[in-house]
Amino acid sequence: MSDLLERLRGRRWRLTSQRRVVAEVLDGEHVHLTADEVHARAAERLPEISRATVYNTLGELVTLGEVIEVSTDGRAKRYDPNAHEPHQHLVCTGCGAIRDVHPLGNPLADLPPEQRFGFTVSQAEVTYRGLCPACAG
Amino acid sequence: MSDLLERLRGRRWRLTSQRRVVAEVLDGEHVHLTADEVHARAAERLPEISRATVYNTLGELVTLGEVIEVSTDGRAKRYDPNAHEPHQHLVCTGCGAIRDVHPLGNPLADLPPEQRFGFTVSQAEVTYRGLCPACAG
DNA sequence: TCCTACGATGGACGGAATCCAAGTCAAGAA
DNA sequence: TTCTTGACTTGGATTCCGTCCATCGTAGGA
Repeated sequence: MSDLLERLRGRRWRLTSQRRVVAEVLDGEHVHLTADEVHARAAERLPEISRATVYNTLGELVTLGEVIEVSTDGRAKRYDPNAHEPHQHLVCTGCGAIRDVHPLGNPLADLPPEQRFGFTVSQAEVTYRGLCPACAG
Repeated sequence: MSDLLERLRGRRWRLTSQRRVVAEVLDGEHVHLTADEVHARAAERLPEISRATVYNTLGELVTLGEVIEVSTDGRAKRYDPNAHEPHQHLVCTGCGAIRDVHPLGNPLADLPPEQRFGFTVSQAEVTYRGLCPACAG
């Protein structure tokens, strides 16, 4: 039993076979999958799982804080199971590959009060962009 | 004649009435419009302008570096004409409103070499998220 | 074992953006 | 000025991503 499934059980998550498979796919893959990729991998184990269920489950996992949603440009959102370690992302502008990175400092602290315009600022997301070794040629 | 149109003329941009109107809309509004909003404002002056042309023109302005594309979650992209002053964005998670902000420090410098994984990192984009005064109620 | 509220299903739907073939026109050439 | 041509525009179709909804199924408590 994975840590993720144990935590979900602790939260009284109703454990259906569909939810289990989605959680296992995320837990097993330490890459950043799109919803369709999650659906494809889930369907290998549970062929009749529907896309709506995958979307519902991913949304719940995001709400529960177990998974982070990463929006990259106009493409499909990606889901990052590494939600318990603060990190940022490095995206290849060539092929779209994503890596988790750990920059120094705390970006939230770099936004002075007079630059907050009355907003209740709760999150700072940093996206580094560049070419990966393969795309840089 | 605006600075933007002068720069475009200098780049040998073929100046059609449609492109002129789109450029003027962006140049006149210092807010972050969606493509549909740009289309609506452009259509006030040139009623028959098509959506495809607005998308084409916006894409060209982004390629030329005159406009910055801002992707916010699952919503429509917004277009930021303030491309010549480095800045970051503060987004309201309630209504999607965007403000330009100027955080301290240089986020690019916060990514140490061993965290770059061989990428040629060229850009660091910071998105602050929170509730604006109106949405915070 | 039975009940029932919660979850799953899949097809319809919606918004955002792109594609395409046909028509139009800006701007350089003569 | 007029001609010519390749670049630009058009709008409807299409794709992609995601959500909605009415109906069916089932996990898990009684």
